[in-house]
Formats: sequence, structure tokens, C-alpha cells
Amino acid sequence: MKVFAAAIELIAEQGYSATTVDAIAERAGVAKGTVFYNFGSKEALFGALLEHSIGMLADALAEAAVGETALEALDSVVLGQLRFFEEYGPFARVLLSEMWRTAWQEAVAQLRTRALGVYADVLRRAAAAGEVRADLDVETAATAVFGMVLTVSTERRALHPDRPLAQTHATLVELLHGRIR
Amino acid sequence: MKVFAAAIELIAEQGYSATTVDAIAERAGVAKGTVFYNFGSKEALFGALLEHSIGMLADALAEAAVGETALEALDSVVLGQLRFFEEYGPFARVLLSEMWRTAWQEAVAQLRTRALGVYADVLRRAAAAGEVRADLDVETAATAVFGMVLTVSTERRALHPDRPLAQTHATLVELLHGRIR
DNA sequence: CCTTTTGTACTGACTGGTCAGTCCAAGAGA
DNA sequence: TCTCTTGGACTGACCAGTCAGTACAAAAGG
Repeated sequence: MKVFAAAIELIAEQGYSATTVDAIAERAGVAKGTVFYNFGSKEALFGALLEHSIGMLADALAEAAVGETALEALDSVVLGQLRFFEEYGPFARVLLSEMWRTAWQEAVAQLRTRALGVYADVLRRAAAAGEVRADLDVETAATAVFGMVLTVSTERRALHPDRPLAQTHATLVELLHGRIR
Repeated sequence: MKVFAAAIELIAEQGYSATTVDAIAERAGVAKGTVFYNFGSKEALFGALLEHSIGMLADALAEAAVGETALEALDSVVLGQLRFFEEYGPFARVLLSEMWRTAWQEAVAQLRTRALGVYADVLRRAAAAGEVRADLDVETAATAVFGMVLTVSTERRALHPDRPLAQTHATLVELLHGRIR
């Protein structure tokens, strides 16, 4: 849907409140009435957009969660998340900005169970296999890795857009593998 | 200044655009005109607020950057960042939300040089001392650690406000120390 | 000692513009 | 016929920023 793409771009640039429906309609090349005909309200449009994008992100992460060992799977999920934000870049910004707004609680809940859940699962598998400490706080660690990748992705897009992705991935994996050389 | 506290709370709750100057004035217990008398514009108020808060954050991190080895200093900076956001909680949300808006470029630049700089310095020291790989991409790693702590702090405040800080710190340090048990 | 002036901080009603959402008459496609 | 889309005019709420005026303390002057 063109409206989705237009909305996510504009919201990434300016934030939700500062983005007008007129602007979304104009960039999408449709009439303003069409937006309201299809989505009912600006808020509903944004809700649908968040839900759809979070679903795609969760699918991408789940698909990436493979590897000989659980820890290899973790590296692979990190790469999957980097690749996803490379492709759907503006979404990373939107997520970072609006994720913790109380207004979008259901979306955040979905993000937690579906996207962070992939990290949590991989980490649990690693704990079960003895690859990490069995008493690791898996939920917090999942959030930490997710937030780390999200922040670095956003910075990459803003400041070093043409740095090879593999290099960024290598740095992150290095951090996670433990810092002693 | 009461206006600062009110503004940061409201902006953390609703975001910059959705926060009205009327609401800020009301929560601060002053007249709307007072806000404009003191700050000139809503944007200038937010700019001053960002600058002030980033300065405090950078000071807190710099103060924490001590330890026998550079890597101990890194752990200590992580704890410093956690403590800072524990005390000035709403600011973490604001930073997370508005940090990448192009409108606040100077503030972001200041954040990068002053706050992320503390992480970068510690990591550089670690690299020089052979405590981490000499060719580590220090800038990216600094962003990664900062973003990790920022995200976890925000989640902590939102979901587990009474979990002991030391436990969160332990999990993060464990992640950084390397995941093999 | 009194009174006039000046500077500073603050006030809140008001204005001008902006924007979500509505409505409608007319077309397009199936 | 029915569903979807268009373009644009319109409304009503909301909001950043303004401005004339208040309050008051500290000089200035006599």
C-alpha cells in the first residue's frame, strides 16, 4: 500500500504528531478522503502500520533464527535485524521514537512477544544447551540486544549509510562474543 | 526550574509535538506567558532542556569512568548510565524518542561528542591496553553499548520498576563480558 | 521620609493559523 | 449496480505566540 510507505517515511522524518494526513495523502498520490475511507482515522492508520511492520520484523527475525548452535543462531538474528532495518530503514526510526508511547500499548506488547520473543527463545536455547549461564536474565538480555541493534542501525542510516553491513555486524558480534581479544 | 521538570515529564509521556505549552505551563504552575518570557519559543525551551540534560548525563558518565582496568571502567560507566536514568527517568524516554530527529542536530552532536565520547574513550583505552581487539570499531561499539543501556533502562522503568538495579547491571555486564559461561 | 521612575518578572485573554475529520458531487472499474 | 476513489470546500477544535497590563522591588530625586 502506497499510503503505508508514505506514512512511515513522513513519520520517521517528523514524528507522528507533526505528520499531517494531508502530507501523507499527497506523498502517496491519493486523495485525503481515500486515507479516511480506508483507515478511518489517523490513529487507526498508524496502528495498522505498526502492526503490519512489527509482523514483518518478527517474521524476518524468526526466519533468521537458525544455526548449528544457539549462539550462532543469535548472531544470525542480529544480522537479520540489521538487514531488516537496512531494507525498511525508516521503520527503525519510527519504532525507536514511538515504541514507548503509552498510546500504542498493544503494538508494544506485540513487539515484545513476537520480535523480542525470537531473541528470548534463542537465548533460552543457549542457556538450556549450556552455551551461556543457565541463570541469565533472558528477557533483559533480549531487550538489550534488540535495543543495541536498533540504535546502531539508526545511527548507521543517519551517519554512515554506505559502510558495509558486514562490518557493523562484526563489531556487534564481537561485543557479544566477549570483549577479551 | 519548574518549567524544565514539567516539560520533560510531559514530553516523555507524549512526545514533543503532542505536548502543548499550555500543558507545560499548567503543570509547572505558571502562566503560559511566563514560558515564552523565559524561553522565547517552544523549540528554544526544548533545545535548552536537551542541552542541559545532555550535559548532566555526560558529566555523570565521565565521573563514572574510573577503574583499575579500562574494562572495569566500562562496567562502571554502564552502571553510571543506569543510575542516571534511574534518577532522571523521563529523560531517557525523551532521548530515545527525539535523539534522531534532524531538528535537533546540535543536541545530537553534543550527545555524540560528550556522552558517547566517554564510552569511546574507555574503549580506546581498553584497545590500547590490549584488553579488547586493537581494531575494534570503537565508535560503533560505543553507540551499541549506549543504546543497549538506554533501551534496557526505558524498559525497566516501564515494566519492572522495582527490580534491583544491580541485577540489571549484572545482566548487561555479563553480556559484554562474553556469553560463554 | 515620601513619591516618582525604572526594570524585571509574570499574567491571561486574544489572534491567526493549522489540521483532523466531514461531506458531497462526480467518475472509474468490475 | 455496487464499491472505491477523487478533489476540494468546509468546520470546529486546538495551539503557538503576542501583547497590554499588573505587581513589586529597587533606585532616584527632592
